[in-house]
Amino acid sequence: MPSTRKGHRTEEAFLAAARECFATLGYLNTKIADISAAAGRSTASFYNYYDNKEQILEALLGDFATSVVEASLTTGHHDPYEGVTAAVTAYWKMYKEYLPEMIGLQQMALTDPGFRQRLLETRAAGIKQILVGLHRAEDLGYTVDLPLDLLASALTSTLESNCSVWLAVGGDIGIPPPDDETAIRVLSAIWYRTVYSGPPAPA
Amino acid sequence: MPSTRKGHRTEEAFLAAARECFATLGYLNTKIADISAAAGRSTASFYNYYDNKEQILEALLGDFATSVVEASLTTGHHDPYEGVTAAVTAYWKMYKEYLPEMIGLQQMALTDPGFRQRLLETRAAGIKQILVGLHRAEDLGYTVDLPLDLLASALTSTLESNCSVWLAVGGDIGIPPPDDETAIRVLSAIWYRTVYSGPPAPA
Amino acid sequence: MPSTRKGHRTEEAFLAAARECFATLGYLNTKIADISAAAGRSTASFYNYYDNKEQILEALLGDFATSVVEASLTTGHHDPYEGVTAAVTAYWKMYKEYLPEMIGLQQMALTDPGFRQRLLETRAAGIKQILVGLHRAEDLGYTVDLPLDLLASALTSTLESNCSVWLAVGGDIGIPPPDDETAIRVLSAIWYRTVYSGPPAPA
Amino acid sequence: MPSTRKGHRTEEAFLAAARECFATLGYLNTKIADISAAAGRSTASFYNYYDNKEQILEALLGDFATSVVEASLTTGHHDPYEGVTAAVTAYWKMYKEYLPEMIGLQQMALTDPGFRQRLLETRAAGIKQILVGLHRAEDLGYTVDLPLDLLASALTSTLESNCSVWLAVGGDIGIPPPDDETAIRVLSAIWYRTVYSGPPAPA
DNA sequence: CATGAATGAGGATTCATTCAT
DNA sequence: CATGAATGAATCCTCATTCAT
Repeated sequence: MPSTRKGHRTEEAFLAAARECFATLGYLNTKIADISAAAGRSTASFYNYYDNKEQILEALLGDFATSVVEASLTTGHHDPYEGVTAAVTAYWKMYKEYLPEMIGLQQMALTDPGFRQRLLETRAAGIKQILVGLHRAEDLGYTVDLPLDLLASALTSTLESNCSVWLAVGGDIGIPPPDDETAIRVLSAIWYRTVYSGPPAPA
Repeated sequence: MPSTRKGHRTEEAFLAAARECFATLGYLNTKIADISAAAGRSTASFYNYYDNKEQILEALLGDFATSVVEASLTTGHHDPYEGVTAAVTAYWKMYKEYLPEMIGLQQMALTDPGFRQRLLETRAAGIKQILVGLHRAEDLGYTVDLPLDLLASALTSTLESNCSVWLAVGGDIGIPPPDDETAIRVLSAIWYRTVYSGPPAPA
Repeated sequence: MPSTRKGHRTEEAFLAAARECFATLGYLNTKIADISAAAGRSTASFYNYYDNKEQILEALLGDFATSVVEASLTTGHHDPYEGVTAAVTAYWKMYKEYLPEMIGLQQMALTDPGFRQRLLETRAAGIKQILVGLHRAEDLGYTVDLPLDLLASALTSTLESNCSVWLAVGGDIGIPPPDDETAIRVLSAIWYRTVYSGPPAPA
Repeated sequence: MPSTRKGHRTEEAFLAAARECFATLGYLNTKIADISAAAGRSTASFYNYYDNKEQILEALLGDFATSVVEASLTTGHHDPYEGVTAAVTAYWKMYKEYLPEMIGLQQMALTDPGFRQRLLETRAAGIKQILVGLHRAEDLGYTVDLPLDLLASALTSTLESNCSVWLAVGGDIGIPPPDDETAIRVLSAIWYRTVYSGPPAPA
């Protein structure tokens, strides 16, 4: 929409401000006035760029959510453990980078059916991708011995919730927040062991 | 607080109405007016019993959260798999029973620091309990080969998030919602396999 | 909606205040705050009774407009001149009594399609009623020699516009505002002479 | 004001756009943004030519209103009926041509005292002119038998309101909108019969 | 001249909470 | 105890108008 450099800078300022506010205050707590203040503009200016708070969240989300989640969980590794680790690493980094968007999406989903749908689609993309991996594991001879779709759903939730808890700012979470490597190691282990140590080992 | 029988009945009505609203509308979406309407009383009456929406959530939570979570994850089984399954079963049932409280707690935590604290404490209770189990596993000779506290945190999140996704009402979650038994089986498997199939099998 | 005496008094106060504001400030110029102030209540209180400004106008209009206009133009006189005078008198009095409603309706019609429709219906009621009189005149042998429906429309507008100009408060209208009797005499003459002195006098 | 050719063209564009908007949206509903968009310019450009919406209405009205109305109602016919018809015809055509200005003037008068004054002056010009005709009629021996100033006022309102209702765009007005000739015939008849068929016919 | 961008000022509405009966 | 009514305190959003380029 903005055609001049000035307008572009303002738009960027609003986007950055929104990310900052969503991350620190949470999406639901954030008021238009907060974003505008953080962007150093008037609230009226906000409305030159977005119709309302949802819209700026949409703009932040773009079509990223689904595609990015999907991409992050797609790997071409042959070795199962490496494949899992690569996927978890990608997901973790993605989540870290898009933290404000994820927070916004999750919180907005609580209130707005449209965003709930969107969150579910994002999750569905993750589930689908993980499911591919599960099928491949079975094709390789591993016996998962669990309903694959449910397991995929569970692993998606596991990733999402742990990223959320460990990466979200603020508040003592009972343990010291892990560094990236350790977090990835733990999540990878959960995924890997669950899938690849089913009862009968592969021939 | 209420001394008369009538007062007692009204209080019950408010509590039941609040649970219902939290479960169907979500905590954040629920207005005092919604609760009062569901209770068949006036909003003014609400204030004879509670100071605000947080208070009725507190009343619902009581001191349950921490203790109940703790209790649900405490088992005396000798067999590892049975122990895990028993814990998951208890947690799942607890979550199902206290769904409105859990929803309220989670949503309120997004907005209010006090409740965030509370949620963290609840989680901490879960983590602590799971940690006990992890130590016992190591004592039995199983090699978990992961930072136990982080793993406990991760397993707690896994339980919580999956219960939330699979039990929360409304919305296509991409897969058919599982029955209790299957859900418990999947979650137990994740837990069990992660902990009890670490690299070197126990002697 | 209000069940107590107090509530009833407040509602009356709002209605009276709205009429006053519409008549003095005009409907479009009137803010919710004006009405509330005139009623001696808070603006928030306004919303306990009406959803918005349109609604209180609706409440004032009730279903009066159409029916009242219709009634006012319905007479049972045999003598043509007396019939016309009676109708004009009734219309004039009606207009005088419901001045704020008429002002509101006319002004709102400029802005809102729904109210435009409503105004047109009100006019249509007037037209229909006058048309009855015109047909009766022709039945009696008077030769109107004009398209009756158009004439009815024209007479309706004539009544409406003159009532509006002569009764609406404020502003020098170029001539001293007429007293009721004279106004009625002039309007009756226009109507009567137009209809009953068509070219060929009745046999 | 504009000195360059470009500026001149822009001004014309704004005037044309304003007329169009006033006629279709009504004056009150029209935003500066609407006019600018219709003119294919920016809203900022609007302010190079006019201070506000009132000013462009003033520019459109010029000093036309009063003089044009006056002119339209001035005729030199000897025959009474022809004189009346000529006046009505001129008024009708004038109204049709200046419809947007008339709409603007009427609507603005609802909100702004200055324009109310202006509208009254325009009307006064009409009244004055009609009054001349009424006096001439009496001089010719016709007995009007009504207060002439009031009658002049009433006839002015009649012309104005019927032009407004029949010419204004949009909306079912209950009858099919008349063609020019018929409309003029009806309005002429009202005027003529009211004035020239007073009780005692002229000697 | 033209215009993208910025904003002050204002008005509508909502809702938790208080009060009088 | 119960409740109809009342309201302060936000917050969203609009739009005319100004300014910098």
